[in-house]
Amino acid sequence: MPELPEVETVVRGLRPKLEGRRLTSVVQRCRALRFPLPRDFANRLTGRRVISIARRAKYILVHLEGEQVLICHLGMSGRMVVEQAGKGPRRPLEKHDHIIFETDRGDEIRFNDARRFGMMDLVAADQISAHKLLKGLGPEPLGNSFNGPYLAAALKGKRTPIKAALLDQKVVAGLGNIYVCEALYHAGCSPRRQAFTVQCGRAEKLARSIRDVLNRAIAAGGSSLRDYVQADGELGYFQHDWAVYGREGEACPGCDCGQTSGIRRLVQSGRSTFYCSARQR
DNA sequence: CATTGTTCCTGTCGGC
DNA sequence: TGCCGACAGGAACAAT
Repeated sequence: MPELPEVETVVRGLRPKLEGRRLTSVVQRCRALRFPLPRDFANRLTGRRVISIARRAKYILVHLEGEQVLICHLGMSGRMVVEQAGKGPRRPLEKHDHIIFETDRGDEIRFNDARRFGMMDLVAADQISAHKLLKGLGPEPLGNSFNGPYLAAALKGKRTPIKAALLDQKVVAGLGNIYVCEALYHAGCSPRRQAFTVQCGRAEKLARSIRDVLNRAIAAGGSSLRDYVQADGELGYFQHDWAVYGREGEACPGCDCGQTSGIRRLVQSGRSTFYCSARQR
């Protein structure tokens, strides 16, 4: 499912297709995604030029002329499928192609989301920071303000496992289940450890692991998991670099504990956690 | 207030 | 082969 690196990959893929382009047609084919789409959604987008595309946490922010911003979240099965102009006949629309954008270059971008956990909203630019979905978000893990001291302060007093704390978008914005598992593994930090005990050196190491794993995933073009497709139709490759996620029963790649324990799975607040008990303390 | 549990949705997969 | 239940998961919301 799209976490920060996948969303970043989608944003980078969409930029050359959308930035500077006018939306000549927008078609809405369902009433609601995760939430009902705003009234007049397609009409309010049609004819507008795209100024720029940015990412905040797992949200895609499409800045449009007229001081409007299209906020998109891919949920867990959302994809942006590009049908390029001049590449022969377009494929027929699929069942879960919910929103269809067409540009003045003739490209078509289809938002497809089988599970409809995705969401879209259209708001005035000056309301972005106050938007319900965005206002509570913590810092960007790849931004300047995210570091060991920040993380230690954010975790101080948190009586919850570190796994759950890192999934909390108020602590740090953009991590999901996969990259939390991976970052904890690389930091040698047990997913069960109480968050408030991650201080000083541990927090430093964890912050660095989070940044490293995200940067590596972005460099690999995001991870592909079943229904995730990169914006340009190519698949990301980072899933091959997962150390622990989805690898229950396999040997731990980073230490020689493989024979005795290997990678285990446990369920924390309803989510699978993959970890190596020998390496993560 | 802090934290945990539930819910939304549908495709996929394992077991019988 | 076909059916059925379990599972996947982001984030809002409800419950504790």
